[in-house]
Amino acid sequence: MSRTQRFRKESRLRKRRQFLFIQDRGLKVHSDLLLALALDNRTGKTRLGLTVSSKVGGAVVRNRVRRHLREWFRKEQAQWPTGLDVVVIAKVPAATATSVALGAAMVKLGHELKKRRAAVPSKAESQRG
RNA sequence: GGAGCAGCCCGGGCGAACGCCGGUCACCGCAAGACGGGGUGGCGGGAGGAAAGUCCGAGCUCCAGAGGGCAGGGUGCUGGUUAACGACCAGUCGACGUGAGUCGCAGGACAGUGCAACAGAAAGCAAACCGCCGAAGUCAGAGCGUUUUCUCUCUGACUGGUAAGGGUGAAAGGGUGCGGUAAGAGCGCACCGCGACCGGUGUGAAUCGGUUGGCAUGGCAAACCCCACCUGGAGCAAGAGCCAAUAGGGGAGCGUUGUUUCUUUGCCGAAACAACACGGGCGGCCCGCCCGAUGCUCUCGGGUUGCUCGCUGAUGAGGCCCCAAGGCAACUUGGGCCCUAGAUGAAUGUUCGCUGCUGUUUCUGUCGAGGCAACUCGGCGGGAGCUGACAGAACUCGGCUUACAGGGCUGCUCCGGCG
RNA sequence: GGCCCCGUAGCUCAGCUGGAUAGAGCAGUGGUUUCCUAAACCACAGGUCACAAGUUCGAUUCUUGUCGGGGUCA
Repeated sequence: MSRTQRFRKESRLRKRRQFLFIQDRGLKVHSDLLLALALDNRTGKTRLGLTVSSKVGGAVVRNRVRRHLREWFRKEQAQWPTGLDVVVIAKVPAATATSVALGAAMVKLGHELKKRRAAVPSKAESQRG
């Protein structure tokens, strides 16, 4: 049970190259608060990377947004399709959003990703092309 | 009771579950390039007073450093504290406040250069626009005396005297009063201000008293500058290791002349010295010094963008501020106790229970007042809901500055009331 | 995280160092010209010189502090 609610280093994106690669090739999905870019990593596991730039706010605001998003992903990642590398970028209105609103935005992104799962480019194809 | 000043402190508390980061111990176990990496469990740890701004100062690291000079930068009342400082403490002076107190980039304008629009006569050296004066001089006219010259009186013009008053300006060469004078003026006097000298006190900045000058030397140094003191450059993305490696590609430069020596039949060649020039180094510049042919220098490109250490410490300019001593104090010395985050797309979160305080909304009990009543207002109490600032470590310290809901403690000042 | 630079009209910039008129080009508005438009010409409007405090008689300029924007690092 505890296995499904963890969020450790292995399920995060940790290198600048990974972020740039996904932002360059990935499928874009928008919500009013967030922007997601997804890429098939062909491992069957979902990995998440968060980007909250200084445009969103100061360090306190950015930490709060990032922690709310991480917390939602830790508990509710079963609502998302598996096998994707996803970069979630916070938009400026996310600064004043509640954790409930941020969770709803993540759910919406999950629905959208499921609907367009087949259209998500895979890492190998992208590298080839 | 009201208004205020200064200093210090807090920045909700307890518990549970699920997570995250790193530490340590035990077990499992991957890789075999490396000082590489993983899983499970136990134990204990995990943001601030400003962690912020990056404005100063240091530790630490690398680069540079024969020496000298210049430039540049910083500080700027005095004495002290400190590892150091532009910080802090104590004082002096000035400004503000009834006061407790607060604030002050607070040296030098007889070293020099400069600046001041407009207005104004004049803006730094004295000068005189309107005025004021008729003492002195010249000329003209009138009058009296007189033969005339001349003298006297009056009027006007010019030369002249003056800076009290007017006016301009941010600023016009001490201020007020009295005397004085043709009118005036430190021209004289009194008081105040200013300067110089002497003496007392103080380590000193200064201050007090006396004598004296007779006002000269206006303002701006956050204008250049002068004086005194301080000052190499860069920054943990510093820097070191794993690391093998002097990997390796293109281009440019490494000169000329003379003398001597060696070799030689001689040329050639090599070395040394000197002169002139060139390039490079001395991380601002100059002098000066050093270097320049199987290696070195400069320049343009290319590859890598990983991991470990630095890195958080039983040792430190450490913390607590619990004692003692010295000091007005900052602080110092000795003793006691404690060891307190360490990430790197970057950890400190989410949910729940109980509870303290503040503000607010609502329900309700009781008491009092008003009202015929419905009800309204106020005091005391209970329940429920909402609310609670500024802000997130990034090598580490000492300061400063800026932001901040609300609350607490101590000392002091002024005003009012009562005794 | 460290270091450095810049904020002037709607836009791009002068003027700042060395203090006293806030300017240029484009854009805007009105007019002239044309059958109409463009171009050209003339005129006009538009500024808290990022903000605050200080020095000064006087600050876009000098000093200090805030706020915003940008660049760079092996």
